[in-house]
Amino acid sequence: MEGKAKQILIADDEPDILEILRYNLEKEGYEVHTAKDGNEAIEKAKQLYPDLIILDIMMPRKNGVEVCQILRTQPSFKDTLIIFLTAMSDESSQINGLETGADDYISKPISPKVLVSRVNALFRRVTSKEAGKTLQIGNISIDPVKFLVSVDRNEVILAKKEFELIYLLASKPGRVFLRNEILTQVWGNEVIVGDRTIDVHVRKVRQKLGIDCITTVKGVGYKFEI
Amino acid sequence: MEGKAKQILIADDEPDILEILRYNLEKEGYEVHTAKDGNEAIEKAKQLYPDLIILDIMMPRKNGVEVCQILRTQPSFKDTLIIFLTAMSDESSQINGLETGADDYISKPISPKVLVSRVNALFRRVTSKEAGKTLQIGNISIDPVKFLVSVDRNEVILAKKEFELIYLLASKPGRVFLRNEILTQVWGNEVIVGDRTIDVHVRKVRQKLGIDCITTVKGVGYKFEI
DNA sequence: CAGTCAGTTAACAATTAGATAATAATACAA
DNA sequence: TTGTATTATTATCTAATTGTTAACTGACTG
Repeated sequence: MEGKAKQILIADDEPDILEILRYNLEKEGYEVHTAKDGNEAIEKAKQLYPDLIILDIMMPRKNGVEVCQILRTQPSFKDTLIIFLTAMSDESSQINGLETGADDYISKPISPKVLVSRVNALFRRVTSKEAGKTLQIGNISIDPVKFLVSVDRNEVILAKKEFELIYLLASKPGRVFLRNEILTQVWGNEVIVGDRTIDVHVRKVRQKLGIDCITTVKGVGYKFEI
Repeated sequence: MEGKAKQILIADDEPDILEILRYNLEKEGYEVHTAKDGNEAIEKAKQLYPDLIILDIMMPRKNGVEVCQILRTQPSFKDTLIIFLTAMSDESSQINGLETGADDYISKPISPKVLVSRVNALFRRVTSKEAGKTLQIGNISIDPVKFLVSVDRNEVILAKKEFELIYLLASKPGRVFLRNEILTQVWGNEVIVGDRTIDVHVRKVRQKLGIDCITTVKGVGYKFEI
């Protein structure tokens, strides 16, 4: 159905909290990873690139706000969701949190229900935003709403499949998409097409765009790369 | 589907049980091998290096616990998943089993549903932690998502087999991989290739990376080491 | 000093993707 | 609906890369 389970990284120094969160989020189908202090959180974040990071404000070895600030300086974490967890429910810390770049804020004591629904809501908000978002990578912009690709402001007209292909690849620049993956994402699960079909489409896109932004990884697949 | 099917080795002296397990696990997409006693289990394990071994406790020619202990003494099987299968559902044997180094424990009579979900859960637990994460060892980083190896920030382009080889070795730095093991992990256990094939690939990787991070252990295998 | 084992190299075989053209499917306008 | 243009797929051939083998070499071991 819809891809893989979302990855959530939780950082808190209290093992009990960690376990409660893990239990409730795994029950919802999320994949949960944990860290027990700020430094570990940063380390694991860089390994996993989770979809959501839940940070306790009060933690040893870098508090939540610091972790958030550090991560946000890196472009890879610009769009990662971050939720703060805190015992302080006063206004000031809340504002502080959001200004630091967090996307939401949950105060302790945590109600599992609240937690889960906030997390779900956040993902809903983003994925609906994400789908149909104009991608901008270097001098290439890909607008799925207008169905338009531009290279250096010059509009290029692509056919449907060509567009879907480049949009998929460009949605995660650098990441290699296996031929199989491309097939199921662009062509659909049931459809069976010949081996050369992908190549031909890749070729057309390359030709039309004029620049080489699709890299072949022999025996594996293709990736978008400027 | 992604990558190769997980290999499961089942050892039980009752052919009926063997067949029930095989049927249900193959339906789930696993590749199933069987053994009918302890010695055969050990033998096949060393041939196949399966991802999971399901051992009946009560077996002729070495029982499950013995097999587990023997395998666990070898570094190659340190991280192999092992599930015990037993008719004794009493606490003591359960604890005993887990202390011997098993990862889970299923008691007879076996419900296919329980079996499958336990097996799936076990794999989820491990692969989610393990799979697809960027390895960072010293100045070398190996990113299987981008299919990219960097040495001191310089990207090195490796062919598929070369990449799989270095990724395997680097997944457990310092640990020696037997030639046999490398063959089954990288080439798959049906494929038969000549003796020099591994060497040639090792050589290419060494050459391309420029630094010497693959150490030869004569008469045994190779290990990743900076 | 023979025997084993891995390193090296080059040749070859096999796999894989690029190119191109032809055909099929689809969309769309008259 | 029919005809035309566009898009999608397939087939075939070719180029390139990747993988494997074989033969030789050198190092180390007992």
